[in-house]
Amino acid sequence: MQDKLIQAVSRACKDVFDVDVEPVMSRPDEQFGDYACNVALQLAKDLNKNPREIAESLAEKLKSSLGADISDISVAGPGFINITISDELLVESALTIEPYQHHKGEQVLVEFGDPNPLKVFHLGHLYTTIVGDTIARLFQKAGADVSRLSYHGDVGMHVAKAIWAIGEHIDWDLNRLKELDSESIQIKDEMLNLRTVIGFLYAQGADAFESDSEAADEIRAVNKSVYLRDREEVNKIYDWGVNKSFEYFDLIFEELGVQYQKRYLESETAPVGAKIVEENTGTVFEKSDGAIVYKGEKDGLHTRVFINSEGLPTYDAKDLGLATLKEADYPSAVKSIIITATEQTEYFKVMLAALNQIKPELAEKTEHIAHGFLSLTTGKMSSRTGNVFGAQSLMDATRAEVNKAFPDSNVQHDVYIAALKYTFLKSRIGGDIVFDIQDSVSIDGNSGPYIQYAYARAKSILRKKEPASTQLNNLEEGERTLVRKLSEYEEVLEKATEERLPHFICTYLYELAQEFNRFYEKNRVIDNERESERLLIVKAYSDVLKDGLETLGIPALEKM
RNA sequence: GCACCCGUAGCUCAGCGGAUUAGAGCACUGGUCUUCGGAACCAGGUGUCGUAGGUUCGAAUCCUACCGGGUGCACCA
Repeated sequence: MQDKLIQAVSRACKDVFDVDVEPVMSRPDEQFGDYACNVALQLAKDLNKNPREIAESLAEKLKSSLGADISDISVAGPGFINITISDELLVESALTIEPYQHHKGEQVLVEFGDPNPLKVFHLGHLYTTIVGDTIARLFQKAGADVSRLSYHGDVGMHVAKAIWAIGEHIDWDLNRLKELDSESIQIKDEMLNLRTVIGFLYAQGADAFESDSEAADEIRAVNKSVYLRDREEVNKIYDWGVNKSFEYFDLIFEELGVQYQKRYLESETAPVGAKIVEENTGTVFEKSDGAIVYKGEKDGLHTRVFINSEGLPTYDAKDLGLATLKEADYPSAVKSIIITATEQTEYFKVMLAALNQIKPELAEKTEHIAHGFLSLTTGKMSSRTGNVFGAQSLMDATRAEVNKAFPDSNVQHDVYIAALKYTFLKSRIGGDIVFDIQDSVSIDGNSGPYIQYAYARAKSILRKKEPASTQLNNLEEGERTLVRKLSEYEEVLEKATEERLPHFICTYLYELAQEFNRFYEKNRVIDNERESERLLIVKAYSDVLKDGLETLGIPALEKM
């Protein structure tokens, strides 16, 4: 509908004033109509005319070109063209969800999550995972062929620290490695489960590296052995640890309903990246203090090391390798989106600037999205296990809170997913967010469970009675307000996808539920002379809620 | 020091070039209702939109400076 109006306005501008413009159509306050357009204000200066006069002429033109599709068109304020579309058209766009399909057939890569083996899956990874999966869902919804990718640092000092700590814990006796496989493990005075033990051991290794120079030397030796694979104990522990880590990550991803298509490892991107840097040293990259760097200052950025003075590729070079591998695996991808926390924003600019010199078409389609940091309001999370910043404790705490509030074990998991994801998704991506577990689970206010409840309630009405016809005519005032809101859904999807901002969907669903509650309070649905019409509206309402929730990766519950 | 992000009601946030009174939720107060799932609805009110300039017919929204907070700036990822 919106596209149709935009085209009509654009044509009117061309016909009346012979100008080419891309008009912006917005949804104004209901009192003004269904759509509002401000082209007249934009055009006023160029045409050197009074904006109201321009608006009047355009309105006159639109009145005839749009004909029966509109029921009212008027000029208001400084020169807005307010359009009220016909009830028939409004009903049509509200009753059928025609998803935004502007990315049909496009191959899109979305990389997110990226936890490192032998390290904690922390809150940032959780945030990235939820946002990334939702961006992926948006593109899928828009018709794209989406591949979800992850990327993991499987070599490096962090790995060595954890291996060393594991080795110490079992006295480097490989027969004792299986101790760590059991459900819960006694480490010092802590009982830990599989999901927290790795983070704990990493923290121990990291502490030792800082405080104990002897241990630090051993850890460096372990690091070297990881690369060379020249020490059996190290190999065994490494293999065990990496596998265990991925088992653990997979558990989390499964719990969140995230399915990856491919996993990339730094050990495989490193040689590819190193080669690219070598080939372009002297042109794109230059030597400096024994390292090979990219001088970002020429792009208004900063200098970064791509190959360090020991000849090893840094993260930067590895990322060039990653981009190359993705290109090889998905040659027809038109977009490669990477989601990380905001701390990497400047880094990505430099990496992409370098890539732009080497493979401009690849840099062109790569897009970095950064989300802010997460802080917590609750003091209830475990701080004893070296896992304060772990995602697991937040997930466990949220689940516990859900189980308290929702005794029905059939819905607990789905409500927990709703509470968790919605809290991350409801705020605009970019800024920092505060996670309040009570609020996230609460049924009052803008929460995932609230939207789920709204859906369940609508379904219960439809369980009593199905709409008898498919006709929805002569809208009453209250009905029209709700139908009008329903008709906005497709535009919201489009906006969320194009701006990569899923929170628009949350805000919309919440407003829609509020609008419905207001309607429902005043208007009887069943046993009313407009029963059939109103049931149709309830049906459309429940369809939009379900579609919206699923786009966010949240299950819609028939009952709860 | 330089760069990027953020600063909106007591709290959490939306609004990101428009419409006389800047919006939600939470919290607080009162009311409706013998509820089609009341986990509802209605009413009550607080904001120098960080500060100061500028651009514009019009600014919370764009630009500049400053203040405050966060993050990043060479061999970590």
